[in-house]
Amino acid sequence: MNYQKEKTLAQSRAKVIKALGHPTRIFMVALLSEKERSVGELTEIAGADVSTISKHLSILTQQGILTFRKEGNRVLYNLICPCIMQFIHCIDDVIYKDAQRGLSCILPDLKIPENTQANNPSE
Amino acid sequence: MNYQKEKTLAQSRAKVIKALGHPTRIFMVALLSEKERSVGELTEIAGADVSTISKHLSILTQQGILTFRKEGNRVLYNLICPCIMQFIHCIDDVIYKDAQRGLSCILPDLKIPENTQANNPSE
DNA sequence: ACTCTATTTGGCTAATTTGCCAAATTACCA
DNA sequence: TGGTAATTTGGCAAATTAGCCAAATAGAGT
Repeated sequence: MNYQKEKTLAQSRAKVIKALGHPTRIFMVALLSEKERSVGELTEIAGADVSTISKHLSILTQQGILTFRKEGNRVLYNLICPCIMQFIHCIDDVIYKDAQRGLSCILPDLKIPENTQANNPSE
Repeated sequence: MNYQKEKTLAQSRAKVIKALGHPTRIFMVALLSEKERSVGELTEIAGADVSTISKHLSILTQQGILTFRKEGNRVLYNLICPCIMQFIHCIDDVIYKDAQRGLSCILPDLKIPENTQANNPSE
């Protein structure tokens, strides 16, 4: 593994991931995975100021996650890369596995691999 | 689609994604996808203060992305969910598609779907 | 108990990110 | 040309995050 190259890659990757790492933004990505929507629709569903939504959309677009097209008055946004949903499922998997570990504290019989409970190495 | 439920999900998802959305953190995840490593090793490769690395690792662990085990003096970190690499490939796909669009400005003949060039709806 | 190495924690400042308001822009229509 | 709806931009205050130093903690060996 070429550390230097991997480090550079990490810079680019982090930018894209960071764009997705906001509740409202990942929510809108999920909404757009269903179908194209206008800023207005997204604003109403997400429930925030239009200007805020617009800025979120611009961040996602800058990172190559969304596209838009104009139709009359309105701007319609679209998901570019369908693999994003696969991405989301991977995240859900992490959340699910984490919940399992959480549960196992209450129901220890489920038996989970050791040292996977918490985050504090001291103890 | 149940917006309310999806909105709640978005909260959880964003936490995990945010944890991954930092150059050093996603770099370490890539490193750990190869093999288990100690804080010291990661610190040397990543090139930052140990305390900084330790905090990054704790963030990733809190979000259920990493585990650790202790061996003597050292703490060895591990990737929990192998699907994270799949996740990274998805991001790389976004980056790749974006680069293609960038190129196409220079080499317009490549022919790309319309309205996918930039991020500024005005114009 | 003392020392050495590895790692985590506290604390503090600097940098970045959010979200809202007000103002500007764009497209359409009368 | 004026008006209206949709969207973006500027700008600012509040909140969050990052990264470094110093100090604390943990494990092994002497």
